[in-house]
Amino acid sequence: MTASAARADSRPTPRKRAGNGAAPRDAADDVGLDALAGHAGYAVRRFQIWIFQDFIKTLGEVDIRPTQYSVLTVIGANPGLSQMAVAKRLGIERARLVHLLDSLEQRKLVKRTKSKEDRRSHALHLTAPGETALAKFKRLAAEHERHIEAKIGRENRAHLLRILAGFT
Amino acid sequence: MTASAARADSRPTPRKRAGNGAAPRDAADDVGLDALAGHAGYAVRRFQIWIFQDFIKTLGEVDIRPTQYSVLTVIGANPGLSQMAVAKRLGIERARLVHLLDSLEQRKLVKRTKSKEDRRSHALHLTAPGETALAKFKRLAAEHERHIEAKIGRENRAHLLRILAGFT
DNA sequence: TATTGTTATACTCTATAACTATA
DNA sequence: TATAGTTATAGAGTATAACAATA
Repeated sequence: MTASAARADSRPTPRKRAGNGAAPRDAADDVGLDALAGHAGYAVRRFQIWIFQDFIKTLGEVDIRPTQYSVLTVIGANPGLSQMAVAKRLGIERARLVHLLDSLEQRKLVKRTKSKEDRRSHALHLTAPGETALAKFKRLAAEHERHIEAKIGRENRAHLLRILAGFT
Repeated sequence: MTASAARADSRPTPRKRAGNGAAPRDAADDVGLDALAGHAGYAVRRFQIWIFQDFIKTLGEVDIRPTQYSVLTVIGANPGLSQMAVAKRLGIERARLVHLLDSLEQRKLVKRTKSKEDRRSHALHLTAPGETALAKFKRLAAEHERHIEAKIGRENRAHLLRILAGFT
């Protein structure tokens, strides 16, 4: 792909039967992406969908989804964090985090304790079973990460992490 | 970041006041990501969210969202395509594409015409105003792409496209 | 029987607004 | 007044299932 593929180009790239007002073209035809092929956002979105699907499948046996994993990991690494702090760090709406924590608390992985310093806020901690479970989740997540390496290559994955380090 | 950061590591990395059962830690503290920092999926997700927000903002004046743009671009480049073919090519559920096309058809950007070859399917085409509008959308999308270059660097963006070419 | 487009339902996620209890 | 947590609602987006028309 050339750099010019990323440019806006008002010329479409019609293919077979282009302009035939009545004939449908089915999936057996090769369907061109035109300008879309030059958009980083399109590739990133498709990649992200693939990653989430693999993560959900790989951690399916423990029923943990990407956002739940991120919340547990951050609480595990920063015991006593408030809900606002977790929400801000991970870019989750605080209203949504309430429901995420309700679910994790019902599963006895996390506990909310009233803060004595600021009685508006909750200090978040993993339970003992939560610590054990998170260790297993991390092993499965590492397995998922190896799937990514298998898909795009070890070097490319490492380079990707460097390129996107500013977004974490 | 070292390669080992991507490994599952059952040891959390507690920081200030770790283990203090009652003290909340607020956003002013530095909140560590632990294993999350080594997960490509986390960085890709945060990046993808940034990209979508910039795209929606940059194309806000024309009220076009990423999925709508992708549908218009593919129809423009492949006139006469069926709904199933568009859905498969872009990874959109066919049930969802129905609503997307309803909206684009109401805005007179796209038209559905009955196919004579297979009367179950619709052949999709841009209208004349749709062609004109898409040209403008592509100019704005190219501007959005320059925002990405400004954010991660020209070379990194190009490399990213090469790494993820298989997902388009 | 299978496929295309459609309708409908449910669940997830995002974005707000408003309420309460605290500060 | 402002903030933390909560509740509620609305709009996207995703995942299914079922149906009519057509193949």
